[in-house]
Amino acid sequence: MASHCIHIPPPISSTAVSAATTVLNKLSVCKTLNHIKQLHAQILHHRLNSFLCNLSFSSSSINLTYALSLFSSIPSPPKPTFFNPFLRNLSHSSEPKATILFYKKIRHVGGRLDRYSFPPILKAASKVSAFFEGMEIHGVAVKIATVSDPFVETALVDMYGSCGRINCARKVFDEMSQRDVVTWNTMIERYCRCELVDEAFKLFEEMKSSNVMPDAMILCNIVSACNRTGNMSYNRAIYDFLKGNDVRMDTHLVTALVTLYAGAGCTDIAREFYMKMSVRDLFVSTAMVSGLSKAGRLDDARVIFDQTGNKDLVCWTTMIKAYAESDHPQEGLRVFEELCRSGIKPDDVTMESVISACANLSTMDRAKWVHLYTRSNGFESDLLVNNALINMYAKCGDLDRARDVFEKMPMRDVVSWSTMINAFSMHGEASDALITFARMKEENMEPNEVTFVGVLYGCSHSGLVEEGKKIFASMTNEYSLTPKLEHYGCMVDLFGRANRLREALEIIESMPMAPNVVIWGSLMSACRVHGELELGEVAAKHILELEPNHDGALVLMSNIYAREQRWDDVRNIRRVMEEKNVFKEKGLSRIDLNGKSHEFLIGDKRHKQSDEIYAKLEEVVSKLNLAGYVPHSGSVLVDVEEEEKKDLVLWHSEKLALCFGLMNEEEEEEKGLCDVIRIVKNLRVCEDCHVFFKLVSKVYEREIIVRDRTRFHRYKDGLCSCRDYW
DNA sequence: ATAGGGTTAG
Repeated sequence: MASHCIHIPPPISSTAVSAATTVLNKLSVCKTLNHIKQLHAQILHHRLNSFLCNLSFSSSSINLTYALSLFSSIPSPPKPTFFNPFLRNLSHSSEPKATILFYKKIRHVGGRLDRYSFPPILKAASKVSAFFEGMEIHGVAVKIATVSDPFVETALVDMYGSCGRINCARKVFDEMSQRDVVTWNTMIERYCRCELVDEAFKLFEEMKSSNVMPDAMILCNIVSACNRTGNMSYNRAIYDFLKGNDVRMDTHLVTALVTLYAGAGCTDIAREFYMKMSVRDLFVSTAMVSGLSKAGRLDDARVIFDQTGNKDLVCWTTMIKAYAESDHPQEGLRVFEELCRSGIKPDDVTMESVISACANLSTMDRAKWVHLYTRSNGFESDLLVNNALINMYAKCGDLDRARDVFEKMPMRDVVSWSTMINAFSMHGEASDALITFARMKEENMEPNEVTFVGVLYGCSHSGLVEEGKKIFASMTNEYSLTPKLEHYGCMVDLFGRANRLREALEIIESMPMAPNVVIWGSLMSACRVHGELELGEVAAKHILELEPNHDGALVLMSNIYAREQRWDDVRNIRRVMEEKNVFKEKGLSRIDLNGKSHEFLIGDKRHKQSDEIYAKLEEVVSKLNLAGYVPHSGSVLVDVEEEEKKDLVLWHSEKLALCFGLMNEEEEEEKGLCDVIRIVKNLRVCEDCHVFFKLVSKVYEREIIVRDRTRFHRYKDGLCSCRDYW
């Protein structure tokens, strides 16, 4: 409205002009100076009034200065009816703080405020969280005796709540003589905003008892608070309430409900609410897509997505993210291509999901492609994008590129640091992880819970027990963070891997929360590695109590027995697994060559170069035998003949992938493409393959990077980056 | 003749 450089007074309304004309006509009959002064005051009043009326939405600082000077020039301060609408407009403007300035000016010139003045002033104080000014205004309101007004009191509740003084808010609320739906909502909303969902729900119940009917907005506040905090304890009650009462729903409430129930896995209830909307709102549809994806119903989500017309960027990104985070990164990239064709420009959140898809795909070709894309589309300094790139390169096994992105970032946040630390940890570079952690401290970047997971993970995977213990203790001592389940998990892992099983068990026993399947799994895995059969069984039994069909527990139990050659027990477990239809996930290894992926299962003969691959395997084995390699059959679970076992071990999928990689090395070398051999495996690398890969890296002078289920192994000159500790 | 809640999807 107003120019930034030259101030043009706003147009005077026609009523104000005629009023001013009337006043001016009176000028000729003025006899005394006092008469003229009075007249002047009236003119100013009219000028101010028309000015304030026209100022509706404009509140530039120049206008405010002008309004304030007009105010000062009026001998007798104007009545509240003059400035109350202006206060309201100011409080709704982008400069709510100006309302308080204006309020101070009114007080300064001795202007009278009434009960209509306070709600806007308090709203402004609420918006800028001005606690001390809010208290002062409260005091003035008491003096002017307007506090028993429900409008003023509701505004006070809102103001105190917004300033984080929830108890002050509650005090005003409790002392109110009458409360309507807006009052209840204000208090409930304030509880929700500070994540006190239990308090909010208590009030919701109280409200019903006092015969005030909750409306859609109140429910929406509670439901979205449940969504934000992950509090599922009211899901049932909310559903029952909506079934038993006729609440007029709007798209806001339905969106929140769909998010709540689909996110909790109750997709039928989510669909029920979704179907209630006759008009398909983009928010509701997107919530449905997101919720179904989170509940693992990706195909259902896709159906909704395809049915949604006029999709916006958020909707597209939701679908891409869903695929990226599940096992379908390829499909995510296809949706991204479709998005690009639709002419909508992706933003940083979209790119974050696309990069995450590439990370899960783990092919360097794709990784380089998406990096190039972000660079040529103006994302080179973007925080979100760069953080995602660090993670992607780390997951693709290229720690150097991950580090390069990190070092070149113009700004880093706690996520950048945590991601980089975690990248080092994944690659077994615990010393780099610790150096980075120390550097973070030097640069005054405050670590969070996620940072500590990364650091502790690094310690546990490199056997730095004492260091890990110190860092774990520093969480509470130095950083006043409360260790969560994941941190205890890292500690169990740390002690377990280091064969300090008693201490691992002590951690579990001292945890303030119930250990979950992952914690027991970590202990059990350590027991298997260190041959602690008895404790392993204890851990496995705990797991099977929590998840009777837990394949990992059954497999690890059979592993424990296999190691002890207790084949009867192995067969028993196998039988249970077959009965319950639980099967161990099959080992699958992938290698990329010239932009094509090649996958191998154990003993796989499906590849068209299969014969060459097995011939290469024989050649490699004979060369390794000269270097002292003896197949280690302990990694085989079932009771088979010794000779057969050796074959099974030799046919592990990663060995086939490796031979395929070696076979094609000459061809690649000619083209100058000779790079490290990169293999991605879905399970952990077995002991035999680990020795095998180390020797190949030496005998064939090749660097090999294997990503397994939990970490990276970088084989070079006969050694592995994990230092045989994994 | 002026006043109080304003949320929902990546």
